[in-house]
Amino acid sequence: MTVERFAAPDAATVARVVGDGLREGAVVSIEAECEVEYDGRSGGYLGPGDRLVVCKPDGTLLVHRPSGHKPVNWMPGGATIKVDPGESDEDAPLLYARRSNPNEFLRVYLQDVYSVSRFDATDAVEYQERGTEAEMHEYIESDPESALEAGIRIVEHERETQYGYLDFFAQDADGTPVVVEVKRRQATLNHFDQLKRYMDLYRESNPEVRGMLVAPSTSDRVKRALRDNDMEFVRLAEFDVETREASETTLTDFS
Amino acid sequence: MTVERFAAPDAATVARVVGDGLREGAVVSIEAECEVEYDGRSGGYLGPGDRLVVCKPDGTLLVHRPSGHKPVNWMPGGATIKVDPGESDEDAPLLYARRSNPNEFLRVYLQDVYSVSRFDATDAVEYQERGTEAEMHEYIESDPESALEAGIRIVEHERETQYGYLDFFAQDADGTPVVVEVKRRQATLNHFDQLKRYMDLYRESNPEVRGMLVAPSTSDRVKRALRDNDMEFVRLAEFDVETREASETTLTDFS
DNA sequence: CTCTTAATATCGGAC
DNA sequence: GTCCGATGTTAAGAG
Repeated sequence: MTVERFAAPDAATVARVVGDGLREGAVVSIEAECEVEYDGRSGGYLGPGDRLVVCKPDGTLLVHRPSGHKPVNWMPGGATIKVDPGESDEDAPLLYARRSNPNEFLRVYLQDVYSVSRFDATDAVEYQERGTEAEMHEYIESDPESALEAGIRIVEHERETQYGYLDFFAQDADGTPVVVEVKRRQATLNHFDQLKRYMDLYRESNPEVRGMLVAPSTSDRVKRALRDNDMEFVRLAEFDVETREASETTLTDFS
Repeated sequence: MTVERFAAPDAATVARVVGDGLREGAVVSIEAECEVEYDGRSGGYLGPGDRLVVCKPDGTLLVHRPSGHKPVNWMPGGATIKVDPGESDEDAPLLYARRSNPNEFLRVYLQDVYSVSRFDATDAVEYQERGTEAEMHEYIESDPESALEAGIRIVEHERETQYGYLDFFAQDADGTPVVVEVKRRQATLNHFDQLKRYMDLYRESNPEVRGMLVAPSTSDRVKRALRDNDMEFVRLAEFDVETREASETTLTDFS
């Protein structure tokens, strides 16, 4: 690892540090007054102001304002980043990122560069994640009777239908088919829609088929929509974030 | 504007620069070897490695690896960021971000800080965006006959129904009601679902009601779903990104 | 390549 | 505060 930092660099230095850095696999951060232009799926213009610009060797370009989680403008990984120092030292260096599919570009005019930093970062470990929907699927599959209802049996996981993929195809104690859609967070109207799409398909041939939306919680509107369409909401309290967490965070609290 | 940078700072300096900086409205960037722990809506652990950590005064915390558009871990704006220098200079300073609703936290153990930078950024201008769905709505509303079909008339925009908001409620040349759902990008199965949700509602009382999904393009599966449900796809080629852009980017190209 | 779905989605607007 | 829908969503996984 090394970090090399250049304060108030001229255009040629900016171009060199960014160009060499990205080519050699470093992350380059720039603190600068800049102007940004974007065109592609949408389009936009951001007038002059102070921003943090991050360039990654995979082609990622991020322009961050002093507030907000999301960059105001960006280019996802896979883009080509070029830097043009301009014709004279008076010119603002230009960062230009481009990609195809979709065809779009981003231009960052670096009008006043306060600082450029080259970070030769080594980061090889894998991120370990807990609490995905896949985990919830495993939980249901391992013990469907306690997760969903007595007597239920999973017939198929991720079944492909004419209209998309459903999470579980099951059978209840009476042998009636059950379509199960699982959400790890509060289920929304769109999730109800998704389940209904599969239901409409199966009900054509068998009006008895049941539909279950499984989630830690949902809104009243969704519950009514389910009821009106003879479908069911199954609450999986074990996966409710608010409930689950309160206890854990108390133990590990910090002040 | 000012940028102040500290190379290889000790724990006390890290704590001071981050604490003072955030309190006084600056953006603080840290290049460091660190370890990250997250728990909340999901949970995760990221072992030691070199990352760029960005702290914003609104409570945003971002941990960026050397590749990828999205931060590997983060806390959205509104969180409280604290920094603990540890008990001795040997200890790793700890960045701790927390928020409620949902209740979650992020811990960044800064095991080896290569550089800390405080950026007192001034950024007041507004971002100007083009090509939003709202623009597409205006386009349709201003001339529904050329956008959708001859004789059609918009009755209501953003009508609230029992199951949500629909984009346009219209009437065709014969006076038949038309439910219109607009997407500025390629329409997906979920968008079909959304339209169908409204359709089901209106068809109960009037089986003649028509449904239109308006978008620059869509997949065959969506087209079939629409056909099977007696709904229509209206292609708005004017908003097709791939088509529109080819010409523009040629003019403004850069190499 | 496209299509389909998940995501710690985030964000903003309406109520 | 909750709910609802747009987003330049991005990213992963299957075909």
